[in-house]
Amino acid sequence: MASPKTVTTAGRKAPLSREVVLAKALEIVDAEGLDALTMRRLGMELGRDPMSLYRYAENRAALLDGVSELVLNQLNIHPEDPDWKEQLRKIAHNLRMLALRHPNVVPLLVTRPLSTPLGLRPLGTLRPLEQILSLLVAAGFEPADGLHVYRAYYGFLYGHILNELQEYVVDPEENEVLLRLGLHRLPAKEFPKLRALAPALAEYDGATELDQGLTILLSGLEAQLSRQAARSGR
Amino acid sequence: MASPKTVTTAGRKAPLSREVVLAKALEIVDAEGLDALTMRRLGMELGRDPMSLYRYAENRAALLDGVSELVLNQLNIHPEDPDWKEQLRKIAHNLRMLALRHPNVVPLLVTRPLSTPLGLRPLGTLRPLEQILSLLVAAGFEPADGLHVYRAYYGFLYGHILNELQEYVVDPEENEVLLRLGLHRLPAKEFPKLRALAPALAEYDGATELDQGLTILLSGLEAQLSRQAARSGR
DNA sequence: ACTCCGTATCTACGATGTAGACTTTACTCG
DNA sequence: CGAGTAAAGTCTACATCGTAGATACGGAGT
Repeated sequence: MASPKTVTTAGRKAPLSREVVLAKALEIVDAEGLDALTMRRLGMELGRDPMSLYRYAENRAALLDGVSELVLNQLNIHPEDPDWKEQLRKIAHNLRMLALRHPNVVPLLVTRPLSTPLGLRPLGTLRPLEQILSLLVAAGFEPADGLHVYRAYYGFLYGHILNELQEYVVDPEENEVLLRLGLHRLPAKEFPKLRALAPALAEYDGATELDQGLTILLSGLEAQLSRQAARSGR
Repeated sequence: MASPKTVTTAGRKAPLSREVVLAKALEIVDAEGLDALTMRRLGMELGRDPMSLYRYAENRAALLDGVSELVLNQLNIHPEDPDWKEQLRKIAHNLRMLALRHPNVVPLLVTRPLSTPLGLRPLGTLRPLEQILSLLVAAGFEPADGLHVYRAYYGFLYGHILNELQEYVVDPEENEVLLRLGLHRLPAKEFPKLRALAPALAEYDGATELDQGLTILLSGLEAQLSRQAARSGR
């Protein structure tokens, strides 16, 4: 397992690998946003010619997919958890935390699949779907019902994350709420309600908001499905 | 109202305006996607120098914001509807239809707000928020509660739309389900559940799925809030 | 007739993704 | 030990993009 590659004197030319490349890419995106991640920049950061990157990602789009994958791989799911609702809750909070830790990656997570058909996506991004299906089937759902639950759940979860990130703050230093959110720019006659809500907007507690939504949704789904199951046989 | 500008012989130099520019931009995006919308292309399409566009949008980002706005303006909301749940349902279906009609714009709707603080967004994109808040307050909610309802509702709605668009089909001509979704590429051992669900995935009925989710969410929200109201006085 | 100003155009620059030819490196086999 | 090979890395070059800045145009007001 010890790689005798790092020979040339003092790690002068450490060997580079897909993992290293993607990790550095994520680092750049986290620090400076998606636009900062150019091939030239990434090459420089790694001390290599930009063109060398094409050994590890077919093109820039593939590189971005790799970054998505890298983040989603940090989400771990336990498909054997007997308490499916609790497991879904944990997954939701974990994903939320991931999103908060890598906000600049979220547009990728949300946007890339829109231009890539299901079957052609990076496997890492499909794994959560497969695992959640497993979880639900193990919990006794018909596969097709599991799919419906998954959709409602994952849709809500992504929606929440987008919502929460969207409300993020302009200038945390500013202590006048209206200003902190930039709301002072809005014409007061057209947006009375929004402006009045400045304080409420400022103290958004994403975790509990997510949790309450999940409670509603999950128990609702459970009820709906047991009703269906009772009606159609068994 | 009759503009005497269209003088030079036969509409040779029709006057150009923000509306015309944005409409053509949307047309390009709808037909060929976001990447096809370059300043040069849009200029060409309008028979004008690309640089003239900068009179009507400060830069490309602002142009994209304009396109978002143009689409969202087509969503009309009736804040005085006495039946708030029914109104929210209508809005949801309208937005869904808009998204299906302009799928290439959806990434904009979802992504641009992430990099623009609330107060600095194009007013057109904030109007739905204001109007839905109005609707909820008119229906008897405390403003702060209305905000919570809005968040859960809009989050779910956006999530659903993303979900639905993501599942769209590779090649509708192909009549083998596995192939139509590109699922044949997935390793069978790692993704058994997903592959088995190919038929179910293929006959996704977005409208009813959205509707069922809304039913659950809205009645859940209503229940939760009336409980809260009862507890905290009156 | 002359100025002025909103509008449109022209030219030019720096940055980006990436194709294609070339060079370097590390390792294998006779 | 030396020739050969395949992979990894580099160099050069190009088309395309957003847009800054200078310039031209054309009708309204004096």
